[in-house]
Amino acid sequence: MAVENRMDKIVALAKRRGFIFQSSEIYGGLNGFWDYGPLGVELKRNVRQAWWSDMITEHDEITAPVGAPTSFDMVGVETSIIMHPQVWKVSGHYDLFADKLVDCRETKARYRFDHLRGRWASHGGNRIFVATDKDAEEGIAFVEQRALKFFGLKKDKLATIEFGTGTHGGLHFNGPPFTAQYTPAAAVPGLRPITETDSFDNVLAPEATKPGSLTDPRDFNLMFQTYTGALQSDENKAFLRPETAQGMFVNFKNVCDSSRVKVPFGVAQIGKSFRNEITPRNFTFRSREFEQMEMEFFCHPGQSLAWYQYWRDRRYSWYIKHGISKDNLILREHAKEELAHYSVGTADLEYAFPFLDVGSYGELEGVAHRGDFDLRSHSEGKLCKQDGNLVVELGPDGKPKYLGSGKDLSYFDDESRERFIPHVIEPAAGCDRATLAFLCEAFHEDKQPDEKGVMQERLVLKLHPKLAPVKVAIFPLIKKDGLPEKAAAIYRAFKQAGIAVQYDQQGAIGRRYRRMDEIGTPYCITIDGETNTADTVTVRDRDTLEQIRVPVTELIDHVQAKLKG
RNA sequence: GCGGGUGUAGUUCAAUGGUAGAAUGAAAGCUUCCCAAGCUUUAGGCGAGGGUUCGAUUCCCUUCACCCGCUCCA
Repeated sequence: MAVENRMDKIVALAKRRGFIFQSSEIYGGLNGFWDYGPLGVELKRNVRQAWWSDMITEHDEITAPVGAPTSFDMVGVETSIIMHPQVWKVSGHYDLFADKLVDCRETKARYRFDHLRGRWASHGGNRIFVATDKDAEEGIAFVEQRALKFFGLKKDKLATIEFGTGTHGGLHFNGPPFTAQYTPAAAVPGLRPITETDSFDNVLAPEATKPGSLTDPRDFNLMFQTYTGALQSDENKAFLRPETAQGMFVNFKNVCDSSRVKVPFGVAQIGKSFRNEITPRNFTFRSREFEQMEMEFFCHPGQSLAWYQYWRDRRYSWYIKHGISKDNLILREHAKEELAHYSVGTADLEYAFPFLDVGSYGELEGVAHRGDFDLRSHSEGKLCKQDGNLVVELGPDGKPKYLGSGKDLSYFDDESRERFIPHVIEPAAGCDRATLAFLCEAFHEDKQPDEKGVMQERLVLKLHPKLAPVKVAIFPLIKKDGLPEKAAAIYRAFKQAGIAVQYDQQGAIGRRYRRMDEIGTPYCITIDGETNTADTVTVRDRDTLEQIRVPVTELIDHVQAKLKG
């Protein structure tokens, strides 16, 4: 059976030509990890480079770019992958990523273990524990309704069901609680933690029709753990960062104090992050080790909405500028319910990856308005929302659950004589996802005539010249008449000019063109008989197949101009 | 994590309880003045582990990986 699927073809090409390999492939691979091969590493470096120069190198801090409220400063950092564990407690990742979860085999629902409670119910010799993840009154009503349904009774027969009450009603299992080793759910009047069951065999999960569908509670810590120092104890437990953003937040003061930036300004970083994803899937799209390109933009709260809109639109344009078709990229504003608790607005930039259904999109980048959540958290401690305001989250003892640094992370504006905590706009892009999107977008199959005029299938990567791993290929048309020597000299000249170039004299010329098409090389230069007489070469365009003659003396300037586009 | 499917050369595919084939790609040579041409030569494979068997790539079990669906994706 031939490969029909477009994504499979892209994966095969990526492997065949050395873009992307499975990690540790000779040992059978490792789920969620990928390696970039000789061409892939160049492609990805070019993606990074395109982002970094757009953000930092080519940024003009004197002039306001089109669409921007004002001019602004931009700087970069590179922060460590392992940070102080308190960073993750305060940021919320520790709590969010460390839950014990229970899966329902029947309904496929997943519950936070410490949210599951319920009551024992008995009728006609049948005894089950009816579980719910709802609170108090709502939970009790839910449990009663579920029990009626399970026993096949009408509403007026509720009294015929015997419910467990209090701590240890007659219905309660008296042996050691099955799940004693786990933190029980918080006590709720009238409902018992699920820990007080003998086993999950007689637990009726919410929405399930039969008891015993729940799995054992399992750790779902999405942060990779390690230890600092040789001693593996809880005190020196550390985490691989699940995002690069915190590196910018905790260095906010350092950057302010050392680099003369003034609000508004952005701090950018490219680096690896790690998430122990439950289901890595879809080639490199969801990996456990991945690279982020993130920028934290600090601005005055009063201007934050304008900056949010500016960055959202600018980041959209970046993808378009580098070859993503408008048909395949959407900018999706999150609905209010979807927003993280601290966010005023978030937009996703999503790409129509070939592995998704038509009309579905996968996230390339999130542009989030984060308010002052991050700087305040790292100053005051972990925050939570209460009556619409962010307040320090308290633990059971009434003290702050996780302490912040206590450092003042506010900003003093010398011009307006105003002190404030800047608001943050965060465009957070996935470098591997962008690389994959560019690869998918570039992938084309077309028909081109061979030397006999017969149409042949051609695979071509129509990569933007800036992203193409190889910019130019040099071919002597034949292996004699001094053509290889002339070609080698031109090859060396391109090397010296710092242009990624390849030399190939192997096989028929058509084959060499196709080889370059497959890896996305935009220009092929062929040295032929006329080079000897007129000192000109042909430059062949990957997309149009057109050839023009260019004098050797003007060759590098000609190509450089074309690469700039 | 659940259910289903698939693992044979770099890639795409065959066949087989008894020495694994092809196409294409790769390398070398000859030829060749512009889009996968021709000829010659070479290298290269049964995902891993265990079991059944005289003998396993083939049958069974486990495991790993990939694909599809669900779930998840702060």
